[in-house]
Amino acid sequence: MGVESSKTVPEPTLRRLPLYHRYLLQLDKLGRENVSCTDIGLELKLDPTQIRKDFEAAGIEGRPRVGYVLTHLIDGIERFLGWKNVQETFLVGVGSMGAALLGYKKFERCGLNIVAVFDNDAAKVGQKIHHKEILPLDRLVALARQMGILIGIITVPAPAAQAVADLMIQGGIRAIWNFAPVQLRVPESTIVLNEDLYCSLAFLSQKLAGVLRTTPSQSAAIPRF
Amino acid sequence: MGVESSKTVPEPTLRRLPLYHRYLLQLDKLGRENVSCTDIGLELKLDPTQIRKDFEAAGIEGRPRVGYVLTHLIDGIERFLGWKNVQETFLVGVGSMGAALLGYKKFERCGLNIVAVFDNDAAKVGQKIHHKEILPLDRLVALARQMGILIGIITVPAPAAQAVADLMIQGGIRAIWNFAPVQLRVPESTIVLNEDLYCSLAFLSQKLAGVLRTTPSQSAAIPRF
DNA sequence: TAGATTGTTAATCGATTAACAATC
DNA sequence: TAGATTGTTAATCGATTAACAATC
Repeated sequence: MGVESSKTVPEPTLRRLPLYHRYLLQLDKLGRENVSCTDIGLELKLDPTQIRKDFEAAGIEGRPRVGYVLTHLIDGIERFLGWKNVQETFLVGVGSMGAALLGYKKFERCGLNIVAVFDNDAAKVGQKIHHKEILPLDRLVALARQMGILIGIITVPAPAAQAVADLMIQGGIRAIWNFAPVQLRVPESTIVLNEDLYCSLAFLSQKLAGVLRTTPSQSAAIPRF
Repeated sequence: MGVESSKTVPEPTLRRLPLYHRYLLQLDKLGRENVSCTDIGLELKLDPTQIRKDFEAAGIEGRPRVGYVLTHLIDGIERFLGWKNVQETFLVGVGSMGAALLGYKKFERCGLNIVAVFDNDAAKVGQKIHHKEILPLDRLVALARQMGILIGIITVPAPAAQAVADLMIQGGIRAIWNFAPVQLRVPESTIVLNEDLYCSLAFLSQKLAGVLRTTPSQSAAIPRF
């Protein structure tokens, strides 16, 4: 234990840990007690060594021959990802994307608790969504400071996103999860995570083009598995 | 020109191209005619050399001293990403996430046209959303085959996702954009792109923890820019 | 011409994969 | 003990960055 090493963890590792976590929860439900990297790798189609390295990066130890204790592993991932201490979060923009995120019940297990939602549409303000009252945008800064909010979620249309980000930063928010397809301008000390669906789409369509090139129009013979 | 080289393009490149595309459209609107990698790099905080390599991978050429012709560049990216020929797509699951995606008007410019939406909730079937009639799930396979659909979007709750994926594959769909937090089992020839918000969240929370460690509680002094 | 910018090759960096020793 | 599995070091691979030549 002792002081956490300040070495930064590779982003791919961070993105794989929740995948393991999900699978481990499944195993846990089935009553399994131990699990090896080989097992996990088979299920998630990943290299066992890579998985072992990921666990090592998260500071989780196993035992040769036995593998990892399931509860220990689940616990370790949650602790490492900071999912143990729930962060209170503001969400701005109650469109359909905002509503979708509010519906993700499991966010709370992952350390994210949306405690207030904002919109600047007068028609929406005052209404309730998922048991949360929609507040006017001009209350964001004061409330964020008062409550010490550190994470903000932006689900407004693109043209409004920068203004919202500015308010969040004024309110002391340090990490922004941005669903609007725009490049936000923020101070260096602020983290922005862009959830840019257009970028994902590019990936998908290009990959599809590649696959079709190698195994074209399969209208007759459909692959079975 | 000639036959496209079959060398696969790095995923990071594919994910950056839409970023360039978006910025270039902005410049185009302002009446700019040429642009250099230096300009783009400054705006998007990326290395100019990297941008040049990305353009090269997309088969786009510039001219020393001048830079790239804006329209040529925009056109080249769209062509390379396959955004020129629109793919007809099915979406399954008309919850709030499904509704959110249906609202992304700009998908069409990116080669994605959602031509039919499905749900197995009898209460939803027959209703309209974004001018599209919601069809019962059991019509998916036949329709997909009939229309030669290649891309499917899954926005159903996690427990229903695998069954939907199976139907899509039966219907001849080759690429699945999966918004349900589950690991889908598909044949090798099928592409799956997981839009896993829990994985993103892990990244965000860990990064936040890192930043707070180096520059802690800034409740008084808020960074300005 | 001089200088900015592309094009291209080489160097660096980081992540993945392989190899193998340690261990229960 | 033998064998599976972790732990750890080395090799490989791929992407980023740097260097520099070509060119308009």
